[in-house]
Amino acid sequence: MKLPKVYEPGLYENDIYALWERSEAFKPSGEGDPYAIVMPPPNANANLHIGYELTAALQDIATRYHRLKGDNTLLLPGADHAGFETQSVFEKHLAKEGKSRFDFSREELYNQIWDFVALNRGNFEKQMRRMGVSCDWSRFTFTLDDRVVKRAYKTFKKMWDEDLVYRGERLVNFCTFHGTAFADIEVVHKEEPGKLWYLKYPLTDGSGELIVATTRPETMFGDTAVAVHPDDKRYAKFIGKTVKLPLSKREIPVIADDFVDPKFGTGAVKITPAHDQNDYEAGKRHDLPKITVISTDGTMNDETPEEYRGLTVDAARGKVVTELTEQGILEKTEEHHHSVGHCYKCDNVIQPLLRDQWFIDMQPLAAEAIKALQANKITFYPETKKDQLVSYLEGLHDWNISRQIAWGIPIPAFQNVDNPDDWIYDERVGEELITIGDKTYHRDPDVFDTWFSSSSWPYATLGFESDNDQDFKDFYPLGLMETGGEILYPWVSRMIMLGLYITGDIPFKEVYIHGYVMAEDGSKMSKSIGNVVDPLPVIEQYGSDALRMGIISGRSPAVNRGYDTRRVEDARNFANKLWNVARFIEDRVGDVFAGAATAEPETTADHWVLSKLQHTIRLVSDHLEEYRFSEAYEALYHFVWDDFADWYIEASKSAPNADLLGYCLEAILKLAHPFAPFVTETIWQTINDDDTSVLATATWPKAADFDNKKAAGFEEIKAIITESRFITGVLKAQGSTLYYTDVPVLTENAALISRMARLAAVTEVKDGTGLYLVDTKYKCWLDIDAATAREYQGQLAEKRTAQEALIQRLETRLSNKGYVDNAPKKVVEETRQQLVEAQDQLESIKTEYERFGSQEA
RNA sequence: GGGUGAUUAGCUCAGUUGGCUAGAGCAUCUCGUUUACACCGAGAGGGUCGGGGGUUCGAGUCCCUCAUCACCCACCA
Repeated sequence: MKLPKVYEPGLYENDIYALWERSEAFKPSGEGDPYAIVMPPPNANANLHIGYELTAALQDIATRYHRLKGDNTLLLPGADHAGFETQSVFEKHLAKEGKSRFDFSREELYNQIWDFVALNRGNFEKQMRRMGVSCDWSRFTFTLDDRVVKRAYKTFKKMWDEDLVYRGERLVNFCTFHGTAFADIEVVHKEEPGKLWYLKYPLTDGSGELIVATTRPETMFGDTAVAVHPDDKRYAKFIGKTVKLPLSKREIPVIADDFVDPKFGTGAVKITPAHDQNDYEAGKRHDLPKITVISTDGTMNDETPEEYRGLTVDAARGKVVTELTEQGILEKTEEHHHSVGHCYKCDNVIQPLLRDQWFIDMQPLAAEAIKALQANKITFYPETKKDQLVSYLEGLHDWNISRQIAWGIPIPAFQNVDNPDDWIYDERVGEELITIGDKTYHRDPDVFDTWFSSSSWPYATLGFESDNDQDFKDFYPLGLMETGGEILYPWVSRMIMLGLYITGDIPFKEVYIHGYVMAEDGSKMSKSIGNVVDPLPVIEQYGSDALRMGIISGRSPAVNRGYDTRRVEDARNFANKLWNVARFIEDRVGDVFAGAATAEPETTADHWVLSKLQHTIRLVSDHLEEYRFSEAYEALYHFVWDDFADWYIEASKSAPNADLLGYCLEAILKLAHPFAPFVTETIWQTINDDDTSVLATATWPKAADFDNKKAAGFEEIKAIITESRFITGVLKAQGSTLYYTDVPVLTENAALISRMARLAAVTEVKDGTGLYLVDTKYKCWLDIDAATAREYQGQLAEKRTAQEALIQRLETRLSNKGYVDNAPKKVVEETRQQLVEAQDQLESIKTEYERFGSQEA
């Protein structure tokens, strides 16, 4: 097959992916150890962004490497219903049509979103194919698939039976725009300028007043106490008395609680148990009533005076301040920076509101997870993430899993219509009312937090406790969980906790946390700024392999870095290099040879290239075993480009070893396949007439035998060529002749040296004349006349100075008794050896320098 | 308020447990169309490793301190 000069990925990529699917290359088939990755499922409803390319690339490189190694390898794909995310997208869609979620029942909304997702779905599957992800599509799992839902119910039931899940009225983080509660971890805290208002609360008995400081005066309608520190002498006499709450007629007690910081504000704080977490806790301790004054839509409710009802929180605040000012109750106002919780989606201020919700008692789960982590049962890349996770788990609060949205898995719980405290577990969530005996129960209208069901992802996808649990037996615990740092807490931690709780084993053995792909200038990518990079046009322009290699190159785990077009270009060039290496070799060897080529080194260069290949195989393997993707890529890149293309191919033009060229090409294609799956497979198909042979399921290369001494001999030849190139370059003396004394290896490689150094001839002599080479241990001269060579003296002088400095350093080191006595013997020996070599070389340089010096005289 | 990470060439970053003259890619400069590739080849220049102190025979690497930046966590009214 005649290959075109330039690799054009667009001509081959789709066919290659189809070939892989046709040949079922991505089904687990290895006989080695199991190695499975379950992909963090992308949102079924969204297009994949450039960050997903990084995830996909890292997982796919690991997967393809293990598959080639012969492991029983599985990359399992999926998609996320992304409950709240998707519903808010759908609500925007409704808003465009002038509708809102309130126009529909929960069932109607659910069905509409289902259709909406079905319509927009499928895009990401195409995109993942374009990215070359080698996942087994037959195992594709959607987070609303029956087995996932069933799994969530089983987990909930187990927790229900074991009293890990409870229903209770708690202060929850509520978004009044979206009308749902969130878990603590979903709230975004922002440091903001605000105000601290000082309000006078008069004592009921007229004995004076207390001044309280608050950032939220509008909640004063819900105040049920004023608290001071028990040791605060200023207020000791007030404790036990009552104050009259301004703007309402209620009297509230003054209590003592040591959570109060006497140094903050006035040291007296109003207590609003229904709208502040601290106050809620204090209220519990002192058995205070909880008065809710803000409703779920974010307006003041009927507990407030008539003129406030229906006002938004902000408006109410303004009105309260105005009124208090008029009544002389506002003592003063201060600027005050504080942290305020926001909805991560709409940025509205989160209101702490009292709600009945389902909570999971996290203590026992976290304790087990901490134990497993501290026993190092899971390896983290980078390892600092482990400690971060442990300290997160140590401070974990109970988890609110109720969400007031339609798009999700309904909670299988029903409430007795006659007895609000009577809740039962039942999976008949399709029905709103059920009857058991003479009791009627009403379904909980809420759905699970998406993270609750996806915490079971590692074993739910493998069919744990289902009719077909072979995958679970084969692949659990998973090999690797590869994901971004933003879901270390909300997802990775919970998978570990629930994995241990449900299966008794860790869900995965390794966790790799990648950094984010930032915009080219290093800032965050965001749709509103418009600096988002779409992966597909990049793939169109440069090829899928180029984007893959470009995006992983130079990246370390958990380090954010900007997207860099130059790296992608460079990777595109590398793909083209592979292509042209193949073109050259196919030209020499013929089309069909895969598997037939054997490694029988003949020339010095042959031995050398095999030594380099062996080294590279080991390097790439070692790096990939430890997930050093960028380093592995770099090792491959340098071998292919610098060693193989620039030296070996050039050398082979003088003495081609067709078999060995073919052998090396095969090895290179295999080594490069995880990084550049498309171009390597495309080439592979051109060197195989057997169309059942697929590179994706080939075997990782093994090193061939070679002679170390001969391999080292080629390093001398390289040195001679490099120095000759340098000298002839500086002196513009191309076409010189190289003389050398009796050295067989130079005789063998004379043609090669002549060609690569662009010399007229390489001739053996008894005694040479001209410019003596100093970088090789062999005796070689370039036949450059004295006058021209004198120009080279400057270069020699620099070289001599550098060499003398080096020798100075080495001698100082060796004359240091501390060094010789303390450093490892091996290191000292190396230094001695180095000194000897440096001195020899200095002698050569000196002799050469002085020779031209004397000729000059 | 706590915690973590970062600071190395013009740019983006490597540098594994302290040990050869600190590396890579891109960018820059010079030369070159030699029959795989100009998405190419040959060569060159460029860093007192953020500042200061310490440990050590030896520090980019370990310790202390200062500075700057980034991120995460946290219920200061």
